[in-house]
Amino acid sequence: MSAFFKDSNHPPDTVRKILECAERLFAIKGYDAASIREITNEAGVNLASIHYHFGSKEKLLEELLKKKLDWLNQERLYALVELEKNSNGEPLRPSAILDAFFGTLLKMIDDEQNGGEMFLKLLGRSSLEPSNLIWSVATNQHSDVIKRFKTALCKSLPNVPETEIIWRFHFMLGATTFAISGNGLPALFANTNTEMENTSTSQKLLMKRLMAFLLGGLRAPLSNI
Amino acid sequence: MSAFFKDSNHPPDTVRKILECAERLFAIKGYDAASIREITNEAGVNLASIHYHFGSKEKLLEELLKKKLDWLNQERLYALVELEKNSNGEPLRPSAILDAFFGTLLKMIDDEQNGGEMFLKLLGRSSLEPSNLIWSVATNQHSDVIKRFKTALCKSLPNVPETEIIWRFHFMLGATTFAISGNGLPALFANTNTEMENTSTSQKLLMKRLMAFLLGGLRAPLSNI
DNA sequence: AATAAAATCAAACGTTTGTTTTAATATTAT
DNA sequence: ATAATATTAAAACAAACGTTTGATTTTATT
Repeated sequence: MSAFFKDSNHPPDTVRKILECAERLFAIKGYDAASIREITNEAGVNLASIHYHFGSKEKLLEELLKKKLDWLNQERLYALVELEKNSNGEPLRPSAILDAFFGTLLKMIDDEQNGGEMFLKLLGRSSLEPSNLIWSVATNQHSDVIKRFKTALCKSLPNVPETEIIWRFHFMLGATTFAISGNGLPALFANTNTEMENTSTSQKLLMKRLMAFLLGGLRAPLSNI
Repeated sequence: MSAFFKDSNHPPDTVRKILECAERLFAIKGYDAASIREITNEAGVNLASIHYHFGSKEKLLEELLKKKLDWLNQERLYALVELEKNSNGEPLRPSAILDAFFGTLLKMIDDEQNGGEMFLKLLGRSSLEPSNLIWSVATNQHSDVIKRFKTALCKSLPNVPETEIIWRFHFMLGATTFAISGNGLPALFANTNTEMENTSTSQKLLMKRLMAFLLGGLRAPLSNI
């Protein structure tokens, strides 16, 4: 249309718009309930463009997750490597490891431009969905990152058996998922004098609260089995 | 058919079979992906019977959740009241309160006859689903039970602000949900020497592990905000 | 400017979905 | 025995779904 962009090598706008809207609608309505008609309508692109660019609806979700998870786990790994650089081989503090793993995740909330909050909601929802797409992506593409964090935690807590650490890792993932996309909070705040904080103004607060909780759970005394 | 049951006042078998299969299929495949044709086929009943007895697919899910949540929260309340009876007005130990709330839930895994494990999976899945049916049921029908546990926790931890307790309650719900229906565990156990325990043989283990974690998180030192 | 490749479009495809209807049969209660 | 309730089979419903097609437009290459 306009001659100004004639010679600019613009990236395919359609793909970007599809990814943005799909992320938001998958997060809000769930994978099944978000139809490709709704996605393409909101994106202002043709119905067939999803299949043209991604092959199928499921491939779209997969590419969406893979792209963001790649970025996230790269950030996580970078944070961990930075910690280990400055530690002279000493075991890291558990709180530092949790910060590198879960803090890096939570920071994405602020990345509004990249739809950070929507991605976190989508991540949480997908974690419990049957297709188990997230974990297959995580296992296939990011097992090394997870393994490095596992190893770091084991070194950091030499008195805790590896099996126990894995389980607590799992529990921490659950708590974090709810912290991000939990809908249960209003039910808990009902019948309470204290008001629920505005989520947009309390991200730092949420981070502190969650970190304290995770650390307490991770370092809890072992039950005498 | 058989004359043996002619005079026995059996409850409508159809309803029971529908509820059983719906619970299992909703838990395994998710609400959207489990069609009423599949449900009625597996139950061996007529396609129209769901609408005859429940009115709609969504009403079926609602009734399913309400029925089990009613039972669960009644058990929880009973456990809490028993604790308070034997406490002479003293604040309860946090671990006892957690046991009444989360332990009562986890015990349902063993209730194979009532499809306990399937219900827990369904509960977990529904907690993060957009329709938010669970929380509307919880808020409308069981807000008093939640409030009593909240109050008990506040009395038990007088140094912790109520808002903080609510958030930690929320985190504990997340950890428990993942403990029940988390699919992320295999990804965590990958690349590990230690084997993943058989879930059916380790329910007691899971309970101890989760309780230790929850208690550690709940009693974690407050971050200096 | 001509040609080839890539992207976008409107339209339709075949399925599946939840739901309703019909009518006949079986079961239970009055 | 009569009436009300449950269950069945079969069919059809409109709506929504993911997907495919073939023509058309846009972009890139020669």
